[in-house]
Amino acid sequence: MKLGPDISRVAALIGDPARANMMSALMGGCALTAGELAREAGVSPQTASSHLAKLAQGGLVTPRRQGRHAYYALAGEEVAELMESLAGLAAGAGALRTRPGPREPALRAARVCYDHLAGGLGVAMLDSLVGRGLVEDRAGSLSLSPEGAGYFRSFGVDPEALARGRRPLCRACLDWSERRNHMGGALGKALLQTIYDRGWARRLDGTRVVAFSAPGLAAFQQAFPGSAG
Amino acid sequence: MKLGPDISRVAALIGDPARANMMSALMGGCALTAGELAREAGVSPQTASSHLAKLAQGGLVTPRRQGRHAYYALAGEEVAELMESLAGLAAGAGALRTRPGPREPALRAARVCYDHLAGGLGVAMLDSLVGRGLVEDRAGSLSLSPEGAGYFRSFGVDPEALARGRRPLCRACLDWSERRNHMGGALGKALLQTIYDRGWARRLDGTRVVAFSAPGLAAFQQAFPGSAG
DNA sequence: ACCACCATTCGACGCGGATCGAAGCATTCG
DNA sequence: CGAATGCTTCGATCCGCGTCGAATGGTGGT
Repeated sequence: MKLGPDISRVAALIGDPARANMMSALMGGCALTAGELAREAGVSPQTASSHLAKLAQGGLVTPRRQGRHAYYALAGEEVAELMESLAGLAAGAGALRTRPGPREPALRAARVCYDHLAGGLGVAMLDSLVGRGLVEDRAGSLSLSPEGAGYFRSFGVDPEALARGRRPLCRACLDWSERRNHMGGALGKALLQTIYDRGWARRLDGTRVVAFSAPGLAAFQQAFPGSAG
Repeated sequence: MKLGPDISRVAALIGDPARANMMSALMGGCALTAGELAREAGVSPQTASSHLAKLAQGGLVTPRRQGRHAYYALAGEEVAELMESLAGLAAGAGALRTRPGPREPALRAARVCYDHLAGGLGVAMLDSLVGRGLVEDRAGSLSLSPEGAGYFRSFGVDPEALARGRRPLCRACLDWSERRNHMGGALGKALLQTIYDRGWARRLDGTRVVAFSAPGLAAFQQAFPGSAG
């Protein structure tokens, strides 16, 4: 099979542990400097620079110079989805880290997946929306129900405006820790933003952990009641 | 970011050219023997055996012994989707093969993507279905419309029966040659099967090319008329 | 029972690439 | 203008792993 695009180039880019760690760090959604990524990956700045150049040339990250800093971010949502798919397959293959870190439980509970909510609370939110008929899950492909449009508007999100964008409104994203779907897409991003705006939760600096306050968690569970609530 | 599953292991598996070629060959959907995969990848049988053992241990392929042959197949649909995502990113990054082979045009026109139709005719089919309101494309997430259920039943496919399965009914799959969506999932598989059954097209041995006969192509274009038809 | 064929294991070779030290450039601040 | 900081380039080193030759195990055919 010498036809088609060269898959192995892209895969080999993510195949190096240092580069994979950088990409995972960028899954937080915001751009990071080359130095930060070097520390994140546990390599020297020179090595990191070499890696980042390759990732940029491969179209996986986009560089942006700002003064004497070089910021790098994921090239797009497709790259983030690819990373999440890889994580799902890796988790399924039992390739979990041998030594789960101390923040692992918090990460499983609620984390950010590029720009939307993932982890236990992420799938619980989607479960609640589907259970109440606000989002339709037709065998894995998500769509907004007519009732859902009104609900989200009252929640402070305008689905019509989001749907006008070029980005898919809602998209099923396989959660590597829960092995079930959570919601991505423009709507998923807007919902996480609302959670931040209302002060229910905040990002822990330097991690992908989304930390809910006690009243924030209560409000979340009331807003998205489910079988577990 | 030392948390979460080890992404790099899985990516590194596909990162080797020989292994990537084997995986691409398996994207044809049917299981192949170790020897066939060795020829496909252009390596010796010993090397192929080593690669296949690693792929199997990584959960990307599943081995099956039959007599003195060892058959290997993709481990599941998720693996196939991951491969297609990689191909899409690779094509976007301009990582197309330097020397497009002689069968490349045929492959771009119509090929099999794991078990459903891809290529120019694949996206044309989805375009036609969406244009006639039989399938709804809500910003990238596909779902069957009420009218579509009746249509497919008259076409010889039972959507209700398919929906009872565990597999998603229809799923948008980014086409690497067209850079647009075609339809996968259980419905996509059933439609391709129908195309085979009606004698409109057949698989070329040893390739992913779906070759339409002249009358078959005419029937296809009549069944799925679009803006181009 | 013997041979043919296919797949796998073992061992050795060699290449590619990840890594870091040192130097070079650009930018910002005093 | 000089010093400090952050990123990148160059050169050298070294480890990992892909590769194949030879040998072993297992199955099917004669």
